[in-house]
Amino acid sequence: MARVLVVDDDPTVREVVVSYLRAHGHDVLEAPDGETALRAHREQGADLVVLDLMLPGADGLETCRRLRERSDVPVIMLTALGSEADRVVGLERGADDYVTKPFSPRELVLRVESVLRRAGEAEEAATGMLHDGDLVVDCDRHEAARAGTPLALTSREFDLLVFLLRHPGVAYTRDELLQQVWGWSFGDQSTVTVHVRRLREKVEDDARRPVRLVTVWGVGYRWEAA
Amino acid sequence: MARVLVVDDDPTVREVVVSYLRAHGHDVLEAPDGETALRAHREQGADLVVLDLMLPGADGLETCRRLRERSDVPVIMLTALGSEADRVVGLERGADDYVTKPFSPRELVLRVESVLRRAGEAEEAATGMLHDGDLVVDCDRHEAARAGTPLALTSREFDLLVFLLRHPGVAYTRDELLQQVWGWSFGDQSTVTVHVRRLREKVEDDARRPVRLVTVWGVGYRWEAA
DNA sequence: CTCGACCTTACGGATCGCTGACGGACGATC
DNA sequence: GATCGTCCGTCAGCGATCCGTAAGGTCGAG
Repeated sequence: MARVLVVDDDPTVREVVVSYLRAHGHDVLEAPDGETALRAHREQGADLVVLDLMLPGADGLETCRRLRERSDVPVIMLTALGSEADRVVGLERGADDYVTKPFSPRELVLRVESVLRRAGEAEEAATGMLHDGDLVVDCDRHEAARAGTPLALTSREFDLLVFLLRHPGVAYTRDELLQQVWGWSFGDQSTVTVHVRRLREKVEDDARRPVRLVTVWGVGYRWEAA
Repeated sequence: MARVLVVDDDPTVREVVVSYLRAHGHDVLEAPDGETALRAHREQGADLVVLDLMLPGADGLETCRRLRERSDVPVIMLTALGSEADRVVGLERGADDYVTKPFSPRELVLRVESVLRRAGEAEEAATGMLHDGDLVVDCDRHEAARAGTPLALTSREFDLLVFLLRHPGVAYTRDELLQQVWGWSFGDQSTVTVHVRRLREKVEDDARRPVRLVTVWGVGYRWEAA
């Protein structure tokens, strides 16, 4: 689902958190300290960072600051103390959420997913943009681009793409798409078929062998997130 | 059916509960105290924990809390007192159900199965997924996988599998399946036979000797939960 | 052993999705 | 107002896939 970087010097804590996040379908990176974390994020990227406040070398706050210099990746802080002061400091320094130790992994997973959801929505709301892999859709400008080069999408194609990008991984029947995108409660399903074909021509590398907008036989279509 | 961990310091109580649960087809682990229970759950895993409130060392509430740190396994509390206060405390601390001592083993078994059923439904509602052993079915994606590798199911096979997974352990006649899965009120029963065979080819290790989708002679078929 | 139930296999028809083409609608431009 | 271009929805043909049926073999119960 998303790539999460877990930074904690305690291997036990890391192990528990990592296994939990993996079980929930996330791609997880680990780091024992701030330096390693920064390098991992720079080299492999991360959609979210879970960061212990107390770290050997540069501490959590410093690491958070330096992470934010390079990217706007959301950060969840782990604080050993339940003190209000720490929370305030953490949030002021740019953490998106915080969890106090000892914490339940379940709660952490919930926070992670909540922050990811917020981040996705916030990004779309703030910039009016959706993206997936090398695909960028600007809802405000009503424009889409792939790997930097603009795509000449028609209005319908644009709407269809936006809807699919907002619901990645879910299979929709042609009737559902007709209803959700076209706003029709009945109609010719082949309308959808043809528009999917035309959209593929512009979005896929090889429209004959779709990778992102795949067909689910006997059902309909599904957007495959990169 | 499911793996249940029974935690009670009284060997007599354990023996009764364990034998009853075993008789109902469950796989049972035992532990006399909280520490042992935590270790057993960590090492062998459990689908449900039956936990005495009064335990030597860390008591039931503490053990429950620590169990929930590592996993979201459902918990049934055994409380010696019928007091409403204890019940409230237990439920607040995250127990999914409670049974007051003295209790009838039959009642406990009913509670266990009810909680397991609830847990399964809750998970499906939350994630849109069904699973059984190494089999995972994602209803949203309309995709199924076994041991991580996707299964190439046709639409009908998928529907059939989903229906069976939602009603594990229940034997259905071909006519019932024809009605429930195909939506027909009459039809050729051999249709079901053939689809069952094709599904077995993809779901069973050895389609000749089915283990999960077994035939009930003179009746029809039944899904055998892992 | 016998019979009925179940399994297995194969095949033709039906369904589904893809493709290319067409005409009408709409808007822009001149 | 006329012309042109673009976009849209429809349709028919085609290939691939899937589905249901039938026929023969196998297995289990009595």
